[in-house]
Amino acid sequence: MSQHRHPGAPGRAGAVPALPDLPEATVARLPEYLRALHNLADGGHETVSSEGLSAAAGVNSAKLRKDLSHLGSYGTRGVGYDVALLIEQIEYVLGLTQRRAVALVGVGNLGHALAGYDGFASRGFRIAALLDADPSRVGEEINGLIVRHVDELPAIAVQESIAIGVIATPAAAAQSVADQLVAVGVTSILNFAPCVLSVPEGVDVRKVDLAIELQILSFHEHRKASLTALPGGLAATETQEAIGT
Amino acid sequence: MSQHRHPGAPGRAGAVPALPDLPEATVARLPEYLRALHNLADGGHETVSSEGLSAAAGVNSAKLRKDLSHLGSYGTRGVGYDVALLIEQIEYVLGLTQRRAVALVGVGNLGHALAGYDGFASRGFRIAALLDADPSRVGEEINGLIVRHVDELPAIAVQESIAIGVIATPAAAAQSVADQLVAVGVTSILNFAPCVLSVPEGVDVRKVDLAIELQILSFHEHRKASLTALPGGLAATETQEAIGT
DNA sequence: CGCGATTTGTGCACGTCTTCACAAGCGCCT
DNA sequence: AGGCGCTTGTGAAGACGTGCACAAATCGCG
Repeated sequence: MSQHRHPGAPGRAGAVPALPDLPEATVARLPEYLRALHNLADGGHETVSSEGLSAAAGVNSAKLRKDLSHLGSYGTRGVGYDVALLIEQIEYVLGLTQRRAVALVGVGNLGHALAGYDGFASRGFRIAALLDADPSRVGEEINGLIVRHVDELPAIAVQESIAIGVIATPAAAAQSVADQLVAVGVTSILNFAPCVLSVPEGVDVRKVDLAIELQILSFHEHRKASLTALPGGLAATETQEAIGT
Repeated sequence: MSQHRHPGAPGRAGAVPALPDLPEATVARLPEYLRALHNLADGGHETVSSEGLSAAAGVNSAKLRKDLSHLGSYGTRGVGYDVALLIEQIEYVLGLTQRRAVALVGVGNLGHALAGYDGFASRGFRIAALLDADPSRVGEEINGLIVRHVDELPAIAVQESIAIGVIATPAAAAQSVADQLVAVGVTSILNFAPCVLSVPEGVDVRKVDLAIELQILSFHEHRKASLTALPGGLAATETQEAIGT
């Protein structure tokens, strides 16, 4: 026994998978593992130890093992993890076996950059629509896509079966856009506008605020400065940290 | 007694403040509170209750009170918080009383957008330099700044007293850029490149990876889909969450 | 076949974060 | 002055996340 069976082994499209419900902290790290694994695969590695992979992903190796153990038992003691198999499993759990369609609303400064960002396409997403409320922006072509008016969202959502909405509008417009996205059935939103969105239960919102990241760094700068000024002497003790969950 | 004295009341530029060392989770939320407070101030509010502010910031009110209590006691029981005073305090703690100079390295797609993003200027930061390694990009003017070659970093760092480095290069170049930033004394780095940076102790790195955010949303989409397919019936239970600590 | 080297998977203890619930404090009204 | 309603600040409990340390499992070699 002990072939790798798993509740949701990929390939079985019909069966309902019963995804293990992972800790949020683990979910937030899986994409990082995935990226590291792709790098290893490109480098020709067939297996990798938890030590090796954790170094490549910038985390503690015990944490990595515990994270992976939540997915099932895909390692071999004494050997390590099969890179290809692990990629397959993580992509399955993250729901990346189907390429999800993304609608990007707001084609200003940031929207332009996002529309042209190839990291989306290369990691399982397809920007299916660019929308803006400003008529003077409608019709513009960015990276092979034509900007359409946000009022066309209902038609586009059905046609392209939009799974995720990205809001890159000014803060004042964000709530209204979110409402429109929710109205057409979008249940996942990535919000770049610096404001709090209120959405019904069942809708996931993640927020990215670039200025907030700088302000957090500013705090640590401030603290480091106040420490070096103190008798203690040497600076000290900060280490790398990433955006957590 | 009980005038609001505080170890590091703003205005006292000379004295060493002895910043309270706040929990990381609290630090990550302070900028959000600050944004909400500015909105309230613009709206003419002079005071706000923890209930009101927490709603505006999208958090639990008890959490908000505990966060603020770490800064000192700046509320009045039965009344609430003085908006202006609290803004002053949070800005002081975050080190925003001095406008920090930011160097942005990598003026590609994303770099362009960041260079033009006015949220930085409006929230206490000054983009002091745009750098790129590609000679064909050097000389270009973006938003009033000229792109200079990354080799000029040492001179610029001194001249502009750069406090924070932002890396918006391809992943392959990021580590090298980070090394250069560290070499000229930068101790805070915001990294948009999808890779792990290794930096000496004492240097803070925060990472923002746009594709990772989408992948996390994708997981929740996948899970929601697998739940609705199960006997249980109704979708359910997801609520808004933000990028955590 | 057995043994040792290696690496996974996990029990456990610890620390951090969250949330509830309430005493303490403040202002207003009578 | 006294009492009442409101809101802060915080103790305590529970949930969550982390990291150590080790048993269990596997491979390769003699």
